[in-house]
Amino acid sequence: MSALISQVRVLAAQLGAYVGEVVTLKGWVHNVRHMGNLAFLVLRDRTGLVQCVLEGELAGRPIENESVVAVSGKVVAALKALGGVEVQATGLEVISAPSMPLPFEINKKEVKAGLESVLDHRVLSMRNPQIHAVFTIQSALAGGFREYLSSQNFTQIFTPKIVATGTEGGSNLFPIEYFEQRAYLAQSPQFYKQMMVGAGFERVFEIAPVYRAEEHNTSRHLNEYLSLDLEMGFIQSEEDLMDLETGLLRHMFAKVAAECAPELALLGVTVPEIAAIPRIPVAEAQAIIERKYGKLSPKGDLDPEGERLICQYVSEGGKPALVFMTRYPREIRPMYAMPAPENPNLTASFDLLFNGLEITTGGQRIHNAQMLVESIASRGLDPESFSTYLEVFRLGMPPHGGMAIGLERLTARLLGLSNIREATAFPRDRTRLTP
RNA sequence: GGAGGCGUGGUGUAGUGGCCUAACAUGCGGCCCUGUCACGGCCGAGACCGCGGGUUCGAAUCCCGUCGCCUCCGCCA
Repeated sequence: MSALISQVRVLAAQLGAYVGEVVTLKGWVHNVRHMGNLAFLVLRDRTGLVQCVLEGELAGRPIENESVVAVSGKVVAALKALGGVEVQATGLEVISAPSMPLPFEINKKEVKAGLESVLDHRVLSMRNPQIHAVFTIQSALAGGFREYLSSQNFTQIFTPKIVATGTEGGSNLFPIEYFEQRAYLAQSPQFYKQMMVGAGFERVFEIAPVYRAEEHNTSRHLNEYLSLDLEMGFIQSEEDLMDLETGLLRHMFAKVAAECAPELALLGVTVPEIAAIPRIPVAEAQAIIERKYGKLSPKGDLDPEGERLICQYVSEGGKPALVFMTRYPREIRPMYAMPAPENPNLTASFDLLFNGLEITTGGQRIHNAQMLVESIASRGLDPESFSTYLEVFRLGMPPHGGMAIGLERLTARLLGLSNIREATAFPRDRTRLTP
């Protein structure tokens, strides 16, 4: 084939270091502006956009948008071009041209297509720099999670997604055929991360998908989502977990701010700096919501409007809001939730709300085997069916607790996306199984 | 699972009983253009208005059904 393809590739963002040199760029054709015997081709690679100047015969060549091309030429400083440099093309090769019409334009600042089209043609829509930025930032968030927890001596674990039973009841499980047995997709790594704590790792985390068979159809639910899970042994109380999450989110946000400045600028987002996150017992939050906004809440909990209102309450002048809700009643928390020391009807658990949406549930867990058996039984469940889980508590288990952060929800709230699907590369919802 | 809303060229919208032989923007095709960067100019193709039925002299527009999508609620991360 051509000489162009074999040449060493230089990326768009590196061009500043090559002024005066001849380089080869490879990427997608973002846009071409024809001016007769002169044309400007904007090439896009994973690092960004760069303008290539085509003259004479090259300018006359038909080139479709989104073709994969190699362009070689001399790098010149050009104050008028984006990035301050452009490439004076001397060679152009189309490596792969699209063989179908593009369903919508992605070379505009904003993609003007409905969510359904955007998701139907995900490979195309994610090429748009603004949409692309969402996933670059999401990657940094996950990276920050791993980085911070590793710095705190957490071990990354990997637990099965095909399981025999659910963690908190069976109604929202996806059943699957496992040879001659009935199995389910894991709705949470809850039992396994506790078992890994008990296996002597003390501090563990996992980044993995979880599956919920809920037939909900909302802008904040997925049937498969990424759970940022952690579990920590030898805690004093759930306060240790909220302290940990505060430091964790501070690090994750700082990493995004430091590493994703161009992406944030593209989305017009400023990452909030996290100082202290207020901790409000649910009952108190309900009272505040009633007093300040005249709204009643469901028993022992907040509804979505209440979550938005309490965030509004703690937000100073419309700034991004983070708030822990604590002391949830026992009857609305799972059987493994540790009762609050001062009131056995409440739990040592918490949720974290971010800009009006629940992004974390966590808490201290029951570590005493007998207490756990009683808790299971008190909910009308059969302790026998939890025997493999219960074994870890019979072999010596430290006080412990943990939490789970919904990655897509965190991403969506941070970036102000209105639908969680926008923060999901290939979402699985009530009806969508493809792409 | 429940409630509400929407469905018009490839895409995004306007049109809410006759002026619709369906408009605008963008994209697409052709021609012109050597400094554009939302490039510009001229020309052209492209939708029987989701689907089925009904009301009416007349339906994109009103009614019923159906399918799809969106939003909200329950529930959750």
